Amino acid sequence: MVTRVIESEDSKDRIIKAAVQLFSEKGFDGTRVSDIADLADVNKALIYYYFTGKEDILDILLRQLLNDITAFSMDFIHTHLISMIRDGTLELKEDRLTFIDKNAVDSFLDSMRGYYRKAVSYALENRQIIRILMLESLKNSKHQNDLYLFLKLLNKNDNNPVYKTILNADWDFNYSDEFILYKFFFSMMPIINFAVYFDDYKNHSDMEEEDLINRFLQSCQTTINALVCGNEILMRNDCSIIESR
Amino acid sequence: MVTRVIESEDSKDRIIKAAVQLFSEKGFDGTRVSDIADLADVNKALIYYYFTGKEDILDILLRQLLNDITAFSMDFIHTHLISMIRDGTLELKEDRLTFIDKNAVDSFLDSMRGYYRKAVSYALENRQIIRILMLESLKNSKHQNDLYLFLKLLNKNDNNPVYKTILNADWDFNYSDEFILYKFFFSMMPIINFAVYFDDYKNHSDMEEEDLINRFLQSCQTTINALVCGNEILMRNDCSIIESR
Amino acid sequence: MVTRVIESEDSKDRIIKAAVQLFSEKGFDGTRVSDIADLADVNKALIYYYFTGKEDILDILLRQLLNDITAFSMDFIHTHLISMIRDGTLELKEDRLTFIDKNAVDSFLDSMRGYYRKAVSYALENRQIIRILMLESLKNSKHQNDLYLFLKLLNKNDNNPVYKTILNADWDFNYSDEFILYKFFFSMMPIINFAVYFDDYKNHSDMEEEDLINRFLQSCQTTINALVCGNEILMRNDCSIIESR
Amino acid sequence: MVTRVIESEDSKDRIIKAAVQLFSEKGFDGTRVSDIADLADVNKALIYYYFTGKEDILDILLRQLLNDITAFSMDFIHTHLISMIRDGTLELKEDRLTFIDKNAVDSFLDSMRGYYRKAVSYALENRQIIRILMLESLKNSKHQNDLYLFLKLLNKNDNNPVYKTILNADWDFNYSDEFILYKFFFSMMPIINFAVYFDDYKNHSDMEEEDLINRFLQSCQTTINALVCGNEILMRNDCSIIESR
DNA sequence: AATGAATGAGTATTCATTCAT
DNA sequence: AATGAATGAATACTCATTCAT
Repeated sequence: MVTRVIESEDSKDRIIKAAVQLFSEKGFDGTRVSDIADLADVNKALIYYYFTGKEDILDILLRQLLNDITAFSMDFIHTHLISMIRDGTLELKEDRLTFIDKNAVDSFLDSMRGYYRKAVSYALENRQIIRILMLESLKNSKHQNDLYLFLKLLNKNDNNPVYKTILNADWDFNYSDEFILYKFFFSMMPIINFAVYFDDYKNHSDMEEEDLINRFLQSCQTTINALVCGNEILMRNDCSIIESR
Repeated sequence: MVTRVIESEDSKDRIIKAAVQLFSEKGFDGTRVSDIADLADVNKALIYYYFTGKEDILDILLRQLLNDITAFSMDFIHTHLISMIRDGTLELKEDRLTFIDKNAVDSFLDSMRGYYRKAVSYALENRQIIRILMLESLKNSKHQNDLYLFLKLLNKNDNNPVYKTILNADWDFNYSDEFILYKFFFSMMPIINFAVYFDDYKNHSDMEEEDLINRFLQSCQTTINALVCGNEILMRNDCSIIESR
Repeated sequence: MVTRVIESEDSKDRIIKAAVQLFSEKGFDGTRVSDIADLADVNKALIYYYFTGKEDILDILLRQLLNDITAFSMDFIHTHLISMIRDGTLELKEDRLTFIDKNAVDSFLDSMRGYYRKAVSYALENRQIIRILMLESLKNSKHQNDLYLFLKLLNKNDNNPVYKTILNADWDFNYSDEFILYKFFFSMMPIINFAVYFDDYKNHSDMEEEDLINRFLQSCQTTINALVCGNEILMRNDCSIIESR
Repeated sequence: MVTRVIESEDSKDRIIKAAVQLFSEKGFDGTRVSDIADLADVNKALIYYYFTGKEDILDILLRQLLNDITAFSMDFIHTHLISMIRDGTLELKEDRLTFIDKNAVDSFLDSMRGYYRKAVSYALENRQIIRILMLESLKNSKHQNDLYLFLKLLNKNDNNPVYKTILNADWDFNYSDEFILYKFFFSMMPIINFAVYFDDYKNHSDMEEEDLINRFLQSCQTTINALVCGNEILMRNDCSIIESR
């Protein structure tokens, strides 16, 4: 049923898989085309038959990743936010999400947990490509800004599919700078860091894979909870409010 | 004799500065020795007079950074934790820090704020080398594990100066796995991410440098506060407890 | 069966035409087989179905050109020289052509004019292949000596069809070294140069195509006239004689 | 006295000499950089130390040749034409050079002979580079138009040093299209052809080097003489005039 | 301390040619 | 007759490193 087609993979796929593995292990600059050919078990020249060059492979890999992530985000928006807004159980205010009651908050937090679990799971499955993305985003390369796709998904810009989706749901909510920054450095980047350092971290701690993931998800939850206040979720992390708890 | 210090840096310093800049911009593999020579305005062969090779420069840079960070951590332990323990205002329990009263908590949180400010400031000043550290830690290189220095500083190991310091203060506290993981992904890595992506993030947002730093520090605070419960700080992020608030 | 000739050239012809164009534009070494395939709009492998390799195409092209030129020369010999000899209006002496009278000279010069016109016209039509011939003749290649076909046509050698033709007409005339050299560098090569540089020269001057050709033919005439002396044509360019005019 | 410095040539010179030889033998495209390195007996990488690439060597070679030729032409203009104009023995008319008497013509023709001898001698000495120039001028390369330097030297253009020299001598003579064409295809190109095909032609004929050169010069003379008419040299080859002789 | 020259081992890419279908 | 895939041998060019001075 789920018969895996390991043997019958064609050369092009083997090249891509080899490139992903090597770029993620040695970096783009540290990977030689002949390494890719060797690992993919193809003739070096064949790589140039399918791709215009080493960089072309990188571009294709990252483009695919960014497309996947965009689709993933879109799906979350649709499945969770938009539907609750339509239900009337969630209302968007200037600087917070206000839920109709405690039940709605719990339901939302539950769905967030599910979303985080899926996101972490996706990130782990694609940790090699994400590692490549991170490596490239740290250099002055053409892919330097690819990591900021996540920020761009929050932009009010017609080229942004997420924004257009939200527009159609009549959402005129404004992300505050603080919220975006918090989201970026304490929600999105931790997941990315978790994915790219997963294997290393596992080796350094003595935790089981399962445990490690669960504890990480628990920590994620902590950072969300930090913003919950009654049946509202603050879209800005204001110390005074939180400290007053 | 001691003259000729101010007028202009000597060649060796210029080489190091050039290497830091280029490694952080293009990565170690992406940087050519001749690039360094050009930027430092020295003859390429002179680099081999001062260093045994390209990798030697990298090693020296990272060793220095790691030493600085270790010293920085030691200082924090001494200045804050150890002294409060000696005062008797702080007691270490199995899974939490218990303070003598609310005042002591506030005082500790205050000193934490100061520490974070200093840490962020240090990270920003050294963001180029930290970027290099991060780049190398993402590859299968000899420096792959340098990032885990932070974890090693929590190890019960005689080679660990922090641990020895704590031992001398008779501290038999046990960091829980959860606490370490939370610290790593939601406290240390955000600071590192903030430093390495600082310039890019500033460009992508429209925030002023000052604002950006303050907002980031505020967010850091939020993640600490998430662990405060009465006059205790939980060394494990337990949802049940926190949600019960 | 014989149908499908007009509708569109078949692949083989397209390959040859593409090769002629590309070899003449970029040289043999500068042309890639895939360039030919692309221009001919055929699959690269098909070229190896029709030809044994890249060089095979070149050989075929040049062989065809050399055959054409040989035939062209033969035709001239027959139509002009041999017939006049048989008429008795032309006699071949040791170092000159002696005509029976001024009329015969004029008639010969006229036919020469026609011959030049035809030669120039042929050269222009085939300027791409001639350019290839010239390019190859300038290199140490197997075709290096193909250009000297023209000289070989003057050799006393049984493999030389022109010589055999002349033999049959009982012509024991001896071309002088001077005459051959003059012919080669001031009659044949100018035509070849004119053909291969035609397009470029046209661009550099502002002359119309028609004008350019006529002026060139006029110049050819001048070099022939330089050898006419009374009703004789000297087969050696002797300054003393000519200056005495 | 004329001690040759074969041994002590430095690497850069050896590279250039090797490149000249190989480009002229195999063409630019047909020459491998490693061939040059082998012939020059230097390490391949050293070629890239002195030159930016294979093409750079070609550019430098051709630039040098074109500069030499320009200087050569300038010298001729100065030494022969300008001086005769100044002493009143030569007058430039619309379409002809008019000399003061037969003596002046002979003197000019003499100096022309000397000039031709020098030109042929220069061309032979530099026949390798000229061959390269010719090869490149036959391709659609950046040097395609370098051969037309000769035409450009006749242009009325301030960038043209020859023209400026002539201007200073108050010469407002107009070259006719016919004259330029005749000069190009029957004076300049024959010399170039003679140079590039010299070795091959010598092999194909059985002439001695000395003889070959003298006969060629004699032929050159013939083409000049074809334009002499009394004590005038026609700057256009008009059949009617010449035939009437 | 400094440098111009030199080099061995790579490194991405190309290209004529072949193969299986 | 035609083609997509595949390959070995090159080929221009690079780069860390060394050497002689």
